[in-house]
Amino acid sequence: MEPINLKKLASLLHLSISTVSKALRDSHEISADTKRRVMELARELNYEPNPYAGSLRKYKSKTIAVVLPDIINNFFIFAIKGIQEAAYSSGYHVLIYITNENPDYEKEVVRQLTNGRVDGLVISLTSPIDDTEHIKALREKGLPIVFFDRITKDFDNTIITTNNYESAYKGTTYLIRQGCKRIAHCQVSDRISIGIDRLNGYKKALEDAGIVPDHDWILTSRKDPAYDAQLIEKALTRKDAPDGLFTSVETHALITYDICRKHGIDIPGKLKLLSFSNLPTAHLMKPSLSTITQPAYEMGRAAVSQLITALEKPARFQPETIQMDSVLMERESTAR
Amino acid sequence: MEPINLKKLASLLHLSISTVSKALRDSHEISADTKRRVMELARELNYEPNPYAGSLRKYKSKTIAVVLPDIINNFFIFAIKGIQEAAYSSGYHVLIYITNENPDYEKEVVRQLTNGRVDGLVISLTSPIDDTEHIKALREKGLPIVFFDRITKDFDNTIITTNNYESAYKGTTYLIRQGCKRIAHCQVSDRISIGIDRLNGYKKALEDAGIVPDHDWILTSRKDPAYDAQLIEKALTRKDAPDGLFTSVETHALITYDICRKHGIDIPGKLKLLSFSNLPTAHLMKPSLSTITQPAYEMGRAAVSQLITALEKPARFQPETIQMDSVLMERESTAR
DNA sequence: GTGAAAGCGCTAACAG
DNA sequence: CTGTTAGCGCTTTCAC
Repeated sequence: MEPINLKKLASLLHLSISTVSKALRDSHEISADTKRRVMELARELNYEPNPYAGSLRKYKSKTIAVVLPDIINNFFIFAIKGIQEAAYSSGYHVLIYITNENPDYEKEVVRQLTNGRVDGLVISLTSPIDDTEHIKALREKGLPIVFFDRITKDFDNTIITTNNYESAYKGTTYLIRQGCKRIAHCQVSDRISIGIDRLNGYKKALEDAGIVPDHDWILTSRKDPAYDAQLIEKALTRKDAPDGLFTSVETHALITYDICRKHGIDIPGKLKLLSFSNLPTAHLMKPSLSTITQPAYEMGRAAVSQLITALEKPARFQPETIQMDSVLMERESTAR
Repeated sequence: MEPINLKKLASLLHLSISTVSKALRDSHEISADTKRRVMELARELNYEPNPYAGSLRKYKSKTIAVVLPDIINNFFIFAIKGIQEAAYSSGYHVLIYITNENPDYEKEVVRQLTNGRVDGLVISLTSPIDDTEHIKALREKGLPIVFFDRITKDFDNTIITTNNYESAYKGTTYLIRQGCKRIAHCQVSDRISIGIDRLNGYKKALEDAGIVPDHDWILTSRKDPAYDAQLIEKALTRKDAPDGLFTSVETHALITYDICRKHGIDIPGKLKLLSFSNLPTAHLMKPSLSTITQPAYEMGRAAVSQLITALEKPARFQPETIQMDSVLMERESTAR
C-alpha cells in the first residue's frame, strides 16, 4: 500500500538517496557490494521508479502520442499494432487518441500535448492541409512529429506515406482495362493529402485513357456514414450510373456492397468495385473485394523508428519522406 | 521553444507563482481582476500545465492504461473505441498496451504500472486465471482495476463481461437445431475465463441434447496462427469430421473459411460454422457468417465509466460484476 | 487578496 | 565511494 521509493530503499539500507539512485543505474561510482545490496532489495520490494519524477527532472517522459482519425478501419488498426510494438520494444509508452474525424477534437488533443506529456508525436491528420496552426504550435515547442499517411508538407518533418498518386493511377487504369467506361471515385476529403493525391491519380488515368470525367463521378465524403451512404446510393442508382467505383477507404466499399444488394446491382457485372483497404476478409467476401493495400504495419513501425531516432539521436537525424508502395490485389469485384 | 510555466506567467504578470496557480484554478481567494489578467495571458501564451509536476504532487496522473491481448480482433477494436471515448470525455488519457497473447509481456507491462504512471487499469487478461500474481501486486498498491471480458474472480474488483456460458449454450443448441450431429468447439484457451465458460456452455448444450461429445471435438488454440490452422484443418479433414464448428474468436472462423475452400468443404452444406465475432463484414462474406456478437463498444464505455467512478468517488464505489448480453445473428453459414 | 516556503520522487553537480 | 544539496513545475499550507 505504501509506495516504495528511493527514500524508503535508502532508509532500509542505511544509505543516502543519491547512492541508491546511482546504484540502481549501475553507476561506476558505486561499489559492487553496495550495488548488489541495493539491487536485491529493490527487486525484493518490487521497486519501480516513479516515471513522473524523472520526467520532471529530465524533460523526457518516454511516452509518445499517436493521434489517428479513426479506429474502425483496418489500415489504422495494423498501424497501431506496428506503432505499439516498435515503441514498446524501445521502452516507450503509447498514448492513443482517436479524433473520430473531428478536426476540433484533433486541435484540442494536440494543444494538450504542448507541455511535456509526450516526447514526440505520430499523427495522421484529421484537419485539412491548410489548417495546421495547432501543429505549428507544437512544432515551435520543438516536439518531434512524424506525419503518417494523412500528412502535410508545411513542416520540415518526417513523413511516412504511400504512393497514393501512383496507386490511384494504377487502380483506375486497371478498372479501365477491365472494361469500365464510367468510373466514379469516392474520396475521403478534398482537403486532406491522400484525398488530393488519389483524386489526381484517378483523373490523370482517365485523361491518359482519353476519358473525360463527368463532374458527377467524383463523390466527396463528409465522413458522416449516413450522408456518405446516401451520396453513394444516389450515384449508383441514377441514370447513367457508373460502371466502376473506386473508393478511398474500406468503409465506403462496404457501404457499396450494402447498396448494391439493396438495389440488385451486380458486382462485378453491373459495377466493378475497387477500394483502398486492409480488410483481412477481402478475399472471403461475396464477391471478393479487389483492393489496394497499404503496408500499414510496416508504416507504423517505420513511423516510430524515425521518431525514436529523432528523439535519441537528434544530431544524426535528418527529417525525410519515406514512401512505401501499396499493392493492387485483383479479385472478383473487378472481374471482367 | 522556451516552455511556458507558472514561473514565466508569474514573472510576466508581476505576481507570485502561487497566486497564478490559484487564479488558474479559479480559487475564491483571488480577486476577479487578477483572475482575468492571469487567464488572459495564459490563453494568449497557450499555457498548458505540465502534467507530471501535478502528478508528482497529487498522486494523480489522469491517465489510465488499457492492456489487451490482441488488436487484430474486432471485439477489442470496438472496445478500444468505447474506452478511448469514455476516458477522453472525462479528461483522462489512455495508454495502450497489446500483449500479443504473451503472458510474460503482460506481466512486464503490469509491473511497470506499479509506480504512479496510471491512476487505474482496464485489462483483458492474457494470463491464465491461475496465474495472476502480477495483478495481485498491483492490487496491493491500491490501484483500481477493471477486468474486461477475459477476467479473473480472484480479486474484489469490477468485472465487465458477457453471458459467455449462456451464449455458448444457445449457440450450440442452435447448431443442433440446424441439424448438426457432431459439433466441434474451438476454444481460445482452456485456462482463461471465456474459454472455460464457453466450453462449459457448449458441453451442457450437448448433454441436454443427449449428445455425448467426442474428445476430438474440442480444439484448443495455442494462440499461434500456424498451429491453430493445422489443428482445425486436421479436425475438418479426418474421417468422421464434424458437421458443425463453433469457434470462440473470429480469427478461427476466418481460418476455417480458408481451410474449407482449400478442401472443398461446403459451408453450410458439409459444415455449419458459428463464431463469436464482431466482424463488420460478417454479413458480406461468402457465405455470410453467423455470429455471436458481444456489445464491445458498450463494454468499453462501461469499463471506463466504472473505473472513473472508482477513482473519483471511491467512497460511493462498490465493485460489481456487470454482465451484458451477446446476440446470436443467424446467417448463411449455419443455414439448413 | 497575495506571497513565501515546503515538498512530491528523482537526478546531478559538487563535497568530502 | 558515499552523502549533501538544489531544483524540475506544481499545489498547498501558512503568513502577512
